[in-house]
Amino acid sequence: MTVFALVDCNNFYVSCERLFRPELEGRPVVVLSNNDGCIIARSNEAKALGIAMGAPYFQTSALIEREGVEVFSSNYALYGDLSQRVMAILQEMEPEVEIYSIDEAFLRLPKNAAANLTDQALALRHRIKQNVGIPVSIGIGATRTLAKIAGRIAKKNPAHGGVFDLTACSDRDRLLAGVEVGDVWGIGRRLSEKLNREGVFTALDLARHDDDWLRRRLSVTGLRTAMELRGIPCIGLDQAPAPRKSVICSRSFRKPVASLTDLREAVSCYVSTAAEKLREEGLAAANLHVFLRTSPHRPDLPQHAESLLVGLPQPTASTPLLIKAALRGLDRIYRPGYGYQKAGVMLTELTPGDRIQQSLFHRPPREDRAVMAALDLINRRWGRDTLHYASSGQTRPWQMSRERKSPAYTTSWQELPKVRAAE
DNA sequence: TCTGGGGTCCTAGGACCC
DNA sequence: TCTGGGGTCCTAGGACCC
Repeated sequence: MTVFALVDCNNFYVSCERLFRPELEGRPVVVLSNNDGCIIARSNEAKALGIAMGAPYFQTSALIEREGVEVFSSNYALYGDLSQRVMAILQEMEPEVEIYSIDEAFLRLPKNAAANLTDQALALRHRIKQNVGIPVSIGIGATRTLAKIAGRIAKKNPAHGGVFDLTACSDRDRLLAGVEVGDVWGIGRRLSEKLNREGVFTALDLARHDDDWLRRRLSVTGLRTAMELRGIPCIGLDQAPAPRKSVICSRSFRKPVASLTDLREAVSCYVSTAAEKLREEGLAAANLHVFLRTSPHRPDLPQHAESLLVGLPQPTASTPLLIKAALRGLDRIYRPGYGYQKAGVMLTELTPGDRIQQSLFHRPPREDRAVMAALDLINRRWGRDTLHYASSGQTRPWQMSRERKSPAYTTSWQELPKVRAAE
């Protein structure tokens, strides 16, 4: 028999920042989203001050100032690198690992009479803390959904030492009765409102509803969730994730952008990033969607949001071909007289780049793979954007702000932390 | 008055996750 | 003044096929 474990890095982005600023231990810290827009990670001390997840920074800045909360712009180079180090330890210690997100992984563990899963998890936790320095919580359950709940319990109650094993628990129903239905993995805000209206308030209420009702109201995904709560695994471990189906690159602008020239620069930039990711994974895209929108938070201003699908004559991962397609699309959806807040591109219909279906009717566009390979090599070696297409612009006044970003301590020679011995 | 059955594909919209 | 980004899955409805 096997069980699932969820390994979850505590307040991950904050923990990453603290690793190189240990004096921030015990102090309130938050990390902001791109463009310094929202709060997306909070230390326990910041949570205790009542700072909400996803709260707009500008609405919270008075409180943050008053309480002396330390603020960081997001630094994905740092978080990505530390994430890889945590995941590497898991993969080294455990045979069955699914990396679920930047700060979470599921494991499958054999459960037999001899195994003390709690001790095993505590050892894993200790090793991660020692070798990388990131604190994690580990929840163990018969299904992934139950492991998630166990992980919450491990995190919320320090008495457990960061590990909670729900399979060793005799009163599972009592625990499930203490979990709000909206805190169940797979039940979001909309569904929990709907369920509350139907008299379903806890994880236990959901688990006990009959299958027909669940299927009708919540579709198969909701039924699966309920079954998982009953201890019947419906979601396995996915160690080799399916190839991706899309690549998106979009950003909010520093301030509203009205000019087509600026939008064309921004879209060229986003296409370059997306195309690079495509090549990194050996893929090519047959479709490109380009979109732009004004700020939905400003209904007092004129609104315009539109997206357009541009089909490519044949799948490609060539930056210039994709830029051309995107700008053609952008020119069609752009309307003057609006202050746009965001634009982006999405690449879909992805196929392996070395097996491209040719078109019977179009001459294949000239596509210089060697140039793309050289471009990627140079940008990997000397930093992204060292070499870029002129259509992406030079000064980029629209580029997002990240005013409080910490150094890329672990991924840039120029930004290595400096250590001085006391005299 | 009475208008079939079975299937596929595509898209938009809604929901979720981190 | 200032509100993130990237991804997946499911369903309903329309268009089309024979």
